[in-house]
Amino acid sequence: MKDNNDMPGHLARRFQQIAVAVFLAEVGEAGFDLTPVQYAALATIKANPGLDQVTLAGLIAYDRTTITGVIDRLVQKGLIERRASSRDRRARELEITDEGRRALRKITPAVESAQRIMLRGLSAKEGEELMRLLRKAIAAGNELSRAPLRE
Amino acid sequence: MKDNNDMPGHLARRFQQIAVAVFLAEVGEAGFDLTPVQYAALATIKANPGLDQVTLAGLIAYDRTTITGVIDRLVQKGLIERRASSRDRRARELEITDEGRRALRKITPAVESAQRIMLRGLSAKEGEELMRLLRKAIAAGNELSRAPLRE
DNA sequence: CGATATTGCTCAGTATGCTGACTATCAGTA
DNA sequence: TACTGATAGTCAGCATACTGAGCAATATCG
Repeated sequence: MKDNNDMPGHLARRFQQIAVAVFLAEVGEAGFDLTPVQYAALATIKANPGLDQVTLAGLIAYDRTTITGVIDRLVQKGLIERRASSRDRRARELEITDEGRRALRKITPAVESAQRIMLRGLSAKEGEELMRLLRKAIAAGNELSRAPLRE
Repeated sequence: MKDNNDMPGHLARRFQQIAVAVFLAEVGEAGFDLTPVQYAALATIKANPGLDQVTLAGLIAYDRTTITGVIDRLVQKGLIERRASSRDRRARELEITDEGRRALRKITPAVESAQRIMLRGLSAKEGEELMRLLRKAIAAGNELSRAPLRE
C-alpha cells in the first residue's frame, strides 16, 4: 500500500504545520505575539489604507467569516482601527494605527528570518523552484477553496 | 515592498487550504463525511492494529492533544474502537472496525482523485518535483513543530 | 418606484492545532 | 521499597478555517 505520509495533501499539511511553528517562534523571540494570519492582515491593511473586510479577505485568501475574528483581535491589540464606511453603511473601513505601523516595522526581520528557516533544508535554487511550483499549483486550484485570492 | 502573498509561509497556507477543500469535496461526493485528518488516522490504525495514541500521533505528525478529539469522532462514527491496554493501563489500544474497513476501501478512490486534483496545474514531472522538495524541506524542519513525525 | 437579487458583515456550530496544566501510571534508581 | 522522573492521556483555553444561516444595506431591473 502507498504510504499515506507521502501524498501531496499530507505534505501540504506538514509543511504548513512547520511554517506556522517557525513563524510563531521567530516572532515570539522578537517579543511579539502575532500569528501569521494577523501579520498578513496587518501588512495588507497598511498597504491598502481604508479597505473593507471583504476586499482584505480576497487579497490574502481568507474566508470572510474568519476575518471577523482576526480583525477583532488586531483591534483589541490596538494595531488597527475599524470604522463604518461613509459610502456604504454595510462596510467597515480598516486603517492601521501608529502602533500597528511600529509593530510591523519591528516584526519584519523576524518574519523574513522565519521564511528562511522553513526552507533551510533546500538550496537557494531549490527554494525558488519550490515556490514556483507552489504558486503554479495554487493558481490552478485557486477557485477550489471557499476563500480564493482576488486581485 | 515585497509581496506578502509571495512568501513561503503564505504559499504553504494557501496550498494546504486548497488541498483540504479538494479532499472534502471529493470525499463528500463519494458520500462520506471524513476529514483529511480523520482519514489519515483511520488508515494508520488499519495498518498498525492495536497501536496507542501517542504512537499514532507520531506516525502522522499530529499533536497528542489534537488526536484525542479526532479519535473521539472516529469512535463516534463507529469506524474504530478504543480500549484500555492490558500491558499499560495508561495507554489505549486502537483498532479499526469492520465498518471502518469498509469506509476506508470505498473512500480510497476519492482520496486518490483528490491528490491528482490538487496538483492539476502541474505536469507529472513538476508534481514529482514539488513533492520531492516538500519532503526535503519537511525533513529538515521536522523537529521545529510540536508534533514531529516519529517513525 | 418597487420587488428582487446581491453584497458586507456577523453569528452559531464544528473541526483542526496549539500551549500549558493536570492525573494516573510506569520505569529507573538510591 | 520509596523517591524521582518520564510517559499516556485528557482538559481548558485560544486561534484559525469552514458551513450555513441571518440581518441590514445597496444594486438592479421590470
